[in-house]
Amino acid sequence: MRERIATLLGEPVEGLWLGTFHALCARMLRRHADYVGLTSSFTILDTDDQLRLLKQVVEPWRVDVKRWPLPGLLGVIHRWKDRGLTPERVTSSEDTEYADGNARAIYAAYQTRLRELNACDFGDLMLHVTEILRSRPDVLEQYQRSFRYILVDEYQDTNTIQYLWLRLLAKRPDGSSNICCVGDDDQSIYSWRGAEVENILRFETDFPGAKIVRLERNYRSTAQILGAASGLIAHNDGRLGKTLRPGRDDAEGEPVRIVGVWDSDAEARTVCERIEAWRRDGHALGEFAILVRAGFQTRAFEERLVQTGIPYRIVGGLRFYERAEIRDAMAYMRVMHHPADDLAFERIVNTPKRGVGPAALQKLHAAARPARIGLTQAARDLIGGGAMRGKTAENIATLLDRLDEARTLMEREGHVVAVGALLEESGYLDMWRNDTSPEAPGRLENLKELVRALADFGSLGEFLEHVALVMDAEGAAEEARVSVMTLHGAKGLEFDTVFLPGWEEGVFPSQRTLDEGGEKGLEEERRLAYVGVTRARHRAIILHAANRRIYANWQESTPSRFLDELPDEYVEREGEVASRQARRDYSGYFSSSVFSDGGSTSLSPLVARRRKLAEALAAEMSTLEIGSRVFHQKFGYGVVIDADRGAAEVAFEKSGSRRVMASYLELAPD
DNA sequence: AGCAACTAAATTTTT
DNA sequence: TTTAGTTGCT
Repeated sequence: MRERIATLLGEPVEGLWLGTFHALCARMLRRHADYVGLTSSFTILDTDDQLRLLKQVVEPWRVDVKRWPLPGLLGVIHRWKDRGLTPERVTSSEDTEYADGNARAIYAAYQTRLRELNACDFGDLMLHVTEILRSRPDVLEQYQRSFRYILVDEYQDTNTIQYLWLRLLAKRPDGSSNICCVGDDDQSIYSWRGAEVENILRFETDFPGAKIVRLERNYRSTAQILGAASGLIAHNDGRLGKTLRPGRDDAEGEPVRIVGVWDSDAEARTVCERIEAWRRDGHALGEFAILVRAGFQTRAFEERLVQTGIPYRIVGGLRFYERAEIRDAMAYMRVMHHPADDLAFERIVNTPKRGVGPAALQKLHAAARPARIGLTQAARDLIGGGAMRGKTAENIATLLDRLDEARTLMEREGHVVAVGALLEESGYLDMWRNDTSPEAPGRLENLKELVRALADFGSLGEFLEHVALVMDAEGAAEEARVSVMTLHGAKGLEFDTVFLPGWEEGVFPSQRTLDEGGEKGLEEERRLAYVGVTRARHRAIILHAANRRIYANWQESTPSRFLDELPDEYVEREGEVASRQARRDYSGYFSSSVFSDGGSTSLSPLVARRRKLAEALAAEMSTLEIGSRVFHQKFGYGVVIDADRGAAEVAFEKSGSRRVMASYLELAPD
């Protein structure tokens, strides 16, 4: 973005603050952290850390987590934060049933713990800074003076706290303001994150004298695509309303295609076949995107793309920084950077195994809590004072030494070398080298990649900040690859040809949104559909499958209602007959019990019981012979050395001999 | 403390 | 189908 602006201006951009709300707030909060009881080196916790922390906090309330799952509670807290509510500001009428009405108290305790850890979650970045701007007129004035112009993109996606923050900064005491917001109410797709479309509607009253400019010309898409998208979105009530006109008078373009297929595999196959065909005609792969409603849908496409040998990139799928090995390595770096990062310390202290179990951790906590010191410090004290001894103490001491060494090394050799050394010397890399599972080599590769990425940053601190805010590892950007991503991820992007699979009731619109959000939810899904279709410059191909596998079993699915809402004149339908035909041809293919009652997913209890029995019998009868080659989910291939009724001694190729349950083994071909 | 076996639950969407 | 969390054995 910075580069694009520089190009447009014809000169380098200096001094401009450019970033997401969260990134800008992080920058501000580092400057003024002390006003809210933090230091400038505070850590930004990701969802995983937040949950682990909440789990600890919630302990005294003895919350029934079966009934009130913690992620839900975290959601409640986040929604309060999105609305600018600190624990004190949550009125009793705002309090929910959640956690037996203790949510507000737990929220307060959670905030206290965060402060003790010198940490923030995402919501805090906005919340703390807004609190500072509210309570410190001097700080506010300083920013008001330095930001003479403010420009906000995707304004329809701002939530209450972001709105408050903006208004504080944009509205000067003399009443003047200089703010420019760009947005489209039809593209509001983040209400679940607290976004308020009303912010757009209120804009004129909030900033009197602001000029409204309507952009109704779309320079991206063909007339046919715009016609289809407009017809679809017209089904929503309560829009600001606009008529999109094509910005180009070139060819009308092709109609939006709707393709019906048999199942999700056929869907992936069809998409890949068409991409291949276009590719042969000389189209670059970067022109294509596959946009799905939810992350799980990417899998079928990924498999097929790999098979076909089409280069692709999955944007925001299983994200790089969310993988276990990367998170472990990051935790090592965090402790190195900031020894008092207790959550990170907890993660690494027993990874690799150092004989530090729950009991030892308990001991550390017991020492750290009353003394108000970090776990690392507590460990030093306990070991130094002889209160902790034996193998466990020795191992922890070694770990602490390695961390110290890494810090010294960083001074001399820089952060890249230091981190590499820490991962090596702590035994973390060896842990994966000794791992016999098939994923281990890939994980080592990822770790290498991570250390390589470190070099792009000036310091360890910069790197950690970057990762905390954008959980994605951006690979080489504009390569010739097909993009696979969620509809949410595609907002603001455009492609020549867009594939929109999975337009089926329950998938898109998503059942969950419908259940939770009712009519409002449906409208948001429809806006998401609108966003999807309008990502296309020339061609949009929508697909729907007649059958989809959900968890274990196949489920018949109905074409999405959105398909009927697309105006006929801009749409061409194909394959619906084919899929009906296929259904007849295959009707005996799946066990009849699944489909017999018109698409219900559950097997009848009788059938289920019979199936269980059959499985049990099969297990009993399959006597494993000594010498037969077997496969185990976890240990891989091996040969049976000894066997009795339920269990067998197996010599595994990679992990030696073990005694395992026979039912976990399957016969492998020699 | 560590591992294997069992169980229950799960798929939105993201800064 | 897969995985996270719990139990029970060594």
